[in-house]
Parts: sequence; structure tokens; C-alpha cells
Amino acid sequence: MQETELVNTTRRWGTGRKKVEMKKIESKSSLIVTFCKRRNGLFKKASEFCNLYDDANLAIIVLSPNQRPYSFGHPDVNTVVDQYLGDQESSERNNISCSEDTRGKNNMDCDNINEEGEGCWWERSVEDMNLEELEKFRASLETLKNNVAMRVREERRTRVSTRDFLGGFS
Amino acid sequence: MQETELVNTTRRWGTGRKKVEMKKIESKSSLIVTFCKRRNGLFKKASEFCNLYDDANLAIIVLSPNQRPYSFGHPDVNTVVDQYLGDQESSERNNISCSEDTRGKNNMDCDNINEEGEGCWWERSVEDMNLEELEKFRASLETLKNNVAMRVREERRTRVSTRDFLGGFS
DNA sequence: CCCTATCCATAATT
DNA sequence: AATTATGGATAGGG
Repeated sequence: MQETELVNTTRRWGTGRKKVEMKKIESKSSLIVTFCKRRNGLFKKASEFCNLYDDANLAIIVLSPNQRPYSFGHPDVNTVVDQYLGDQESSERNNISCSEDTRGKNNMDCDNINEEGEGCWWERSVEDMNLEELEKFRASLETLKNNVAMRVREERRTRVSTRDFLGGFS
Repeated sequence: MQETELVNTTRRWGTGRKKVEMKKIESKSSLIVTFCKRRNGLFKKASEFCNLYDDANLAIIVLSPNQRPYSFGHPDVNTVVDQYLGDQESSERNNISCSEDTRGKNNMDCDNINEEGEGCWWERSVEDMNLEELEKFRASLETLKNNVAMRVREERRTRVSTRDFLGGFS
């Protein structure tokens, strides 16, 4: 590979760009400013991204530190989200309903895995990953989840429509 | 991890980054490669973004030129989307995504993760799982992703090498 | 084909 | 000027 040992913290005459400091912003005001900058940077990237090809579909949703929502969408946030959610006729949502919010805001019980995952393969593996690997792993999981969801959806279509079937999972 | 090929007889030197020609990509193959790169760049930005503060909420959804879905989410795509939509009754749709049949493989380099296992857990299982198992698996992935995300943030914060983390999570 | 990773050089950004 | 992001070419996996 290439060594990235360009550690020189003593550099301070700099008009130059500072090395990325990936840590939490201390003061709230700094956070706000940084948030705006980074958000703009991100949206700009996204904008360029969408110019790469015609039928690009991209959406970004972000909440500010004060919970104010900002979004970028091409051609439109809702369009992309709907596609992602697989809801083709999103005009009127709220048709079918399992009437059970099982996803929970990231507080899904770990027992799900801890008790059923014999040996806890993931526990062992994750421990040995470095930061970079973790980042990739995290992204991979997102994709994996998408694929599984896809699979589920297809499976569901193929079979007799039994949505009660899923009613109680968690 | 991966061997760095130092062997190179005919080193064809890259022409370097071209001028910022933000036009439609001509060839499909170029588009695909560029898509991949820019997506990684975008997700990386997003990743950094999320480390600015703890309760960051950010989601990105993008479809590849071939309509394959990719997403980045912190803490989770659906969480952010739900907040954005303010739709609390989306449980029926919240986990289902995309319409194309790309069943099966994900992009995870599992060699990094499960070296000792004979056959990759995910490859082995997802194909053979029934709907019920898939749903559980999906839920597990959700949890796992959150855990990894947590781990990543923790790592970033402390800048300490892999420590015994998972033993005491949640 | 579709997708990802890597190398090199350089444009873009701070 | 230091650092990052990315285009082009290329290799490899599926």
C-alpha cells in the first residue's frame, strides 16, 4: 500500500488545509458552523453525482443538531425514498398495515442475536477489525440489509399473500 | 488482507485527474466505475459528517445505473426516513426495499470477517432461509449494524485500538 | 457484463 | 502548501 505517516502536528504556519479531525465538535456554535459547511459540501457532491447520468436517483436527508431537517433529492426525495421503500403507488400510503411498529428506533433487542446466534460469529469478528474495516463492514451491512429486504419482498410476492404471517416478528 | 502487487512491468501512468468535466459520462463502463467511486466518496463524507455529533441523523439512498440500491444511514436509514416523513405508521413498508431481483450476494468481503468458518455464514444462510427466518435475520442485521456503528463511533472518539468492546455493549 | 479495488497523477479544496 | 477527491487504466471477482 502506501504509507500515510505524514504526521506533523507541529505545522502551524499553515494557510494550508488542516488534517481532518474526525472527532466531535466541542462547542455548539462550532458545531453549527461545521454542520452547515459539511452539509453544503455533501449536497454539492450529491449534486455533481446526479449530473453523471440522466436517470440518477439520489436522496439525502439530514437533521441538524437542532433537529431541523435538510434534504437533497434527485429527481426528488420522495421519489427516491418511495423507490427505496418499494412503494410504487405512494400517493396514498397507509393502505395495508401490520399495525405493529417493530423496528423501534435503534433499540431492537439484542437478545435477538445474542440468544439465537450460537457462538456469536459477529462478536468475534468485529472485535478484530480496525477502524477502516469497521467502516466498510458497516457499509456492507447496509447493503446486505437491502439485499435481504429485497429477498424478503420477492419471497412475499411469490407466495400466497399472507401478511399476518409477518405480523408478529420482531 | 490483500496482496499488494509490486510487480509491474508496463506501468501505464495515469493521466491524472481530468478537468472538472461534469458532464454525462459517455461510456457505460466509465459511468459504473465513476458511480462506484463517487458513491464511496459520498458515503465517506457522510460517515465523517455523522461523527460531528452524537445524535446525528443522516440517510442517503442512491440507485446505481442499474437500479441497484445503495444506502448509508445513521443511525439507520429507516429511522431517518421515518422522521423525515413523520410517518409513524410505516411499519408495513419500512423494511422492504427496492424492486430489482439482485437476490443473494452482497458486497461484503467476508474473508476479512470470518476466516475460520467453512463457507460464509451469510452466503450460506440467506439463500436457504425461508421468509420467517429472513425476517429474523433482517432484524438481527439491523441490530448488528447499530452495534457496529456504535463501535465505529466509539473507536473514533477514543482513538484507541480495538478493545474489548462488545462484551459490554448495551 | 456489473461491480469493486488499486495505482498514479492531478484537479479541487481548505 | 498540505490533503483530499477523483479520472483513467487496470485487475479481479462473480
